[in-house]
Amino acid sequence: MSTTTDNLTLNPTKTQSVTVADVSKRAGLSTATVSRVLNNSPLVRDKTRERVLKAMQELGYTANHSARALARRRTDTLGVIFPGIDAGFFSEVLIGANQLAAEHDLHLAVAFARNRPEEAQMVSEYLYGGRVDALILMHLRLDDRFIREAANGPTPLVLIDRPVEDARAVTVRMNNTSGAEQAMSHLLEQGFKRIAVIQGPEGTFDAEERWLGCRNAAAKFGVELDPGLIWRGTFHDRSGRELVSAWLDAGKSLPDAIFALNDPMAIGVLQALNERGLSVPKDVALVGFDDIESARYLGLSTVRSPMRELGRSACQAVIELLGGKGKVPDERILDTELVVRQSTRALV
Amino acid sequence: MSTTTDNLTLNPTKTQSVTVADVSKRAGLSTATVSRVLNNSPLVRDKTRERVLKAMQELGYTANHSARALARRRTDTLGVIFPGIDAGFFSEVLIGANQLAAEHDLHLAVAFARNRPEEAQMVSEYLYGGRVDALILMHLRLDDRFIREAANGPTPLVLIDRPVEDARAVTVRMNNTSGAEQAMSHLLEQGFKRIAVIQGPEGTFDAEERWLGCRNAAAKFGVELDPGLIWRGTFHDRSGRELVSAWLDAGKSLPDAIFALNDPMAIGVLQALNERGLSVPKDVALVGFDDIESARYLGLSTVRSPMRELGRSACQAVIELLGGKGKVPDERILDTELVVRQSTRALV
DNA sequence: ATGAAAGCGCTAACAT
DNA sequence: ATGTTAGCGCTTTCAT
Repeated sequence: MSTTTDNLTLNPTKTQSVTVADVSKRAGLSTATVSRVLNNSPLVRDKTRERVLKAMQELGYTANHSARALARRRTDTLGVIFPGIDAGFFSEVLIGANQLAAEHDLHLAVAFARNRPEEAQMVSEYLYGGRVDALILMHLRLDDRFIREAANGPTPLVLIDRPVEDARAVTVRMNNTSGAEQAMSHLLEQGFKRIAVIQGPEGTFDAEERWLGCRNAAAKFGVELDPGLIWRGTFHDRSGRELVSAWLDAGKSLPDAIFALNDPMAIGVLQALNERGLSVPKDVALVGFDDIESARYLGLSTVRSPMRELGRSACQAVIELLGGKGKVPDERILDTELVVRQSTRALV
Repeated sequence: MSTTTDNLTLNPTKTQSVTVADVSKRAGLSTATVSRVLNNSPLVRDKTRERVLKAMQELGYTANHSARALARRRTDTLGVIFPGIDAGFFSEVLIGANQLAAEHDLHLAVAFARNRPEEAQMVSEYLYGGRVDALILMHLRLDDRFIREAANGPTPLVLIDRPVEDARAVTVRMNNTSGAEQAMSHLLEQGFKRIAVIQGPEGTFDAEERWLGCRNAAAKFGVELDPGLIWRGTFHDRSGRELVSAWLDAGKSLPDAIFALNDPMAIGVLQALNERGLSVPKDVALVGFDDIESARYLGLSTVRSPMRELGRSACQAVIELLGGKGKVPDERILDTELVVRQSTRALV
């Protein structure tokens, strides 16, 4: 066994084991040359490069990230900050962002904020602390004024969610409106007349956009939405369940179809129906929005939110910004996709 | 408008706007004092502290992360590396880790590796590059030799998954065996005799542990598992579906109950049954493992994997290691929890 | 093509 | 309680 102590943390010489200086000594060259090799500079003879690489190999050298970042003034790291949201959502965005980031040798610093002040604080720290080269921000609850200010800092900012007027930031979002329109049109095309809509919480950007899409579709088909069938939900499964339960308990008859503006609420509806021995699409057709994993398992027709693409696209924007390749479009709107499953399939 | 260019990336003076030097000048003090304030040193007069804080405020100072990290030899950042796994899993672990990390002012650097070499490469970079103070690693497909070596580096390592013999690393994992035993016992207690088990892929640590739990339960109840009812699955929903479909297509009769060693396979079973107009628990009882979100929606009885706690616990271990509070237990095994839903509930 | 040396922004002895 | 100064490990002019 070695003579070092058992406690992993007790490291008397806390200084990094192998440095450029060590490598340069070993190779009989200067630190500048070593650095050049590290950075793939073309100004090193092949022979010299070999010597350096060999020395690195032998000493087990790995460059110190902080030192490089300090000297180069870049971290090769992207910040990604999420509000405290559904795992199902952020994880997909993260996967997407990471795909592209990895291809460009960028690392991801991820943070979740649980409340607004904490979120604002994190954003500031990331933007001004030189911790990251750019920040991808999902800013559900940060106000526009703050965002505008943040966007004026030294660090490029990419927003995922809603656009902020006059902010020097790129926005990546999805077309909620056309997505809802797709779903609604799908129902109308199938010949459903009495269609109920379970809205999202009032004042939420996505919810409002989706609701607009519903009205657009209705207008396009020249139908009138029954105000009694416009229900206010919360985006949680409970609300879908409770709305339908209450409706049925009141002895009212089911509509032909229900469009819940997100999947959890649609699943809530499904549960309420199941409890009463009712089924989909026999007793009522059902569409959700987002295409969360469970939607597939449950055969729920829905509109796929391009979450992974949102992450990719945000990362793509960052890369372009950092590359400084001239103008970067300041808004990218990704399309949704209608996914038809059993819950709206005409019966045989 | 300002006179600066529109391109966010063109910043001629790329050097950080406000530094400790600026603050110290503004406050009429030395950089050392400013640094002390930054680090909450008790050796500053309140009055002085005020002055420094005021100067920082006025100048809009934010400490540079890389510079601090370089000087202090710590990053206040934890690395978390996942193999390319299910979003449902890593997101929960991440949430758990983040909860604790945030409480201790630690940041998270997250990386996903898509193949083994990439993963090993990342691990090395994180461990030796001084990018993080400690690394939480889910090492599904890294071999033991590599892990042992990695654990001997300068950076504390916490493993999530399976233990590695003789590695100087803390392992956090869950009790797959007792979890499967719980599920199996539950079925046996309900009086089910012919019980089928859908195993996971051969040689996978979790799968093997869970299978052991099945046998333990059988032994405890003094029953013999029918070898014809031990099916080999892949941990994907398709395999559950196909196994049951094939079974039924072959004209064989359903067992009393089916225990799929993870939820996706159980859901696959559910789909195969639904397609044939069979239902749960009427025609067969069903239990899964993991308690993914869909399990709740589908009323699937299952064993809850403590994923979030896994993240928390790993982070807890890291914090203890970094704190250097003496011995840190080198293994933490978290308990699972049986969740009984409709799929095994006796019918009325 | 390679080397010497001056930083990058902050911290931590060591002085006072 | 505050200041001076020498690093932390790497990059980058500027020489040669």
